[in-house]
Formats: sequence, C-alpha cells, structure tokens
Amino acid sequence: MTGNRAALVDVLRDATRPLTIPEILHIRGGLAQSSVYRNLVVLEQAGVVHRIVTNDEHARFELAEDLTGNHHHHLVCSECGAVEDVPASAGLEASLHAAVSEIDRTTGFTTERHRIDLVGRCRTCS
Amino acid sequence: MTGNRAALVDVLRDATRPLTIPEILHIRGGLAQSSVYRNLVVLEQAGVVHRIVTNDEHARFELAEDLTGNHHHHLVCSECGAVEDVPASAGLEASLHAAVSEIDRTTGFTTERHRIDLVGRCRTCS
DNA sequence: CTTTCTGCAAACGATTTGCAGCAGC
DNA sequence: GCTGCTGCAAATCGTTTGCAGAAAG
Repeated sequence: MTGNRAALVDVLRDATRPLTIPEILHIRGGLAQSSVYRNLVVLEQAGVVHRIVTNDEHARFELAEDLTGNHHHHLVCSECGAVEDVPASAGLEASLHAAVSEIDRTTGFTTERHRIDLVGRCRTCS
Repeated sequence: MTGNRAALVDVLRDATRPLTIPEILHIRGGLAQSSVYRNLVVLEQAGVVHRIVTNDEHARFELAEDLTGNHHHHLVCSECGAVEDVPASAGLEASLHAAVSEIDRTTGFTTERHRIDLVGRCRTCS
C-alpha cells in the first residue's frame, strides 16, 4: 500500500457518492492521471474499490461496502448524470435476498452481489 | 421509421438478452457500423430502446419494456461479461415500489425507472 | 540490486462525426 | 429542389500501456 493508493482510499472515504477520475484529480491535485487509473485497477482487484459504470462519460469509483459497512444503492439522474448514494432499506433487502435464492436455484447462476439503481431526475433537474 | 431501424428493432425483439453492436452486426450482416450507432441513438431518444452499460467493453441494447411488456432484470457474469435476462418477481417489485416512494419523498429525487442487476458467476463460469 | 511505483507521452479502441452520395417527398 | 438516411473514413476521447527514472525493501 503506497502513499498514492492511501490517498485514493482517503478521497473515496470522504465522498458521499461515487467519484469520477476527473473529480478525484480535482480533489487531490498533483496525482498523475495514469497512476490513478492504474492504482484504481489494483484496488479494484484487491476488492477495496468498486467501479461503477453509468451512461455518463466517466466511470465512477467508490469504496467496497465490506470496508465501509454501509450498504447503499444509487440514484442516477438521467438528465445531468449525477449519482447519489441512498441507504438500502431492510425490507427491500429481505425481499431481494428471497428473490435471489429463487433465481440462483432455478437458473444455475451464482449471485455474489447486487446493484439497484433508481433512474430519474435529481432535485435540481426536475 | 426506415428499413434500417426496423431491422434493429427486429433483431432486438428476437433476442433474449441485451445485445452489443458487434452481436447485432453479426446477426444482421450488411449494416454499416456507424448507421447502427446512429440509429440506436435515435431509437433510444424515442424511448424505443434502452442502452445498458456494464463493465464489459461494449454497451448493450434492448427494447424498452413499454413495448415488450416484459419487465425483467439482469444477471451479469463478472467473469465473462455475459448478460442474461431474468423475469422480475412480483414480491420484489412490490417491496421496491414501497422503498422508492419513501426515497422520492425524503430526497426530492423523482424516480422514473429502476435497474436491478445480480452480479456473479454464470452457469458456465462457476 | 531487484522489485514495484510513478509520470510522461504514445497507443488503443469503442463511439462519434464530417462529408458526399442517395432515397423520398 | 429540399430533407433526412446511409456508409465510408477520419476524428474524438476515456482509458490503457511502454518506457525510463525514482522510490521501496
């Protein structure tokens, strides 16, 4: 774990939403773009960071929930591309897990994690 | 609606999963890549087609559910990138709608649609 | 000294766009 | 004519990679 990687984890921990690489570079000036890309790949393979791809032009990155203990989903604005975190509801998670067991049993798929996105208009775009 | 666009809708209707552009070109030879890209943009803005972006190298396209009447979610293989459709469960949808109303009320977000992806290993990769 | 990390610049590849020809009205 | 669609080739741009030097052990 080098200083550069610690800096990335730092920036992501302070964020309340997944960040793009330009956003990361803006927050922590002085980092080389290529190193950020490379280190995010390393952190992703280490399971520390998750890459989130929306229809937006940039990929986004956030800390893995294993580390933060904060299970959440995403609000994605179809107008401006903004992405916000939203805490997961216990009831919804329960229903989801029931549905997942059924799906895994009938399809032969092995679910490791899930992703729920609500797509619509954010407060400022609506 | 030109012949080229009808051909795209045709191909997507016959598919049981969202297709990438190389897949579309393979199924319907003779189409120009640029026209396919352009027409998919047109169809997407017309609300006929949805673009799905995973961590895979290509975007994927499917018919909007308004047209097919077939509400479903996706199984995404983290190993090979394959994407399969899976029908939505009624119980899960009910819980989701309850959670969505609550979220819209408390955050000011306006949810228009949702996306549920189960990420894991497909039958052949597990 | 050997291995890994860094940053610059160049390469890559999916997607987009400029342009000229064509089809339809 | 005018407008919109097509296909080729070139451009765009987020991301990846080659390489040489710096840092770590």
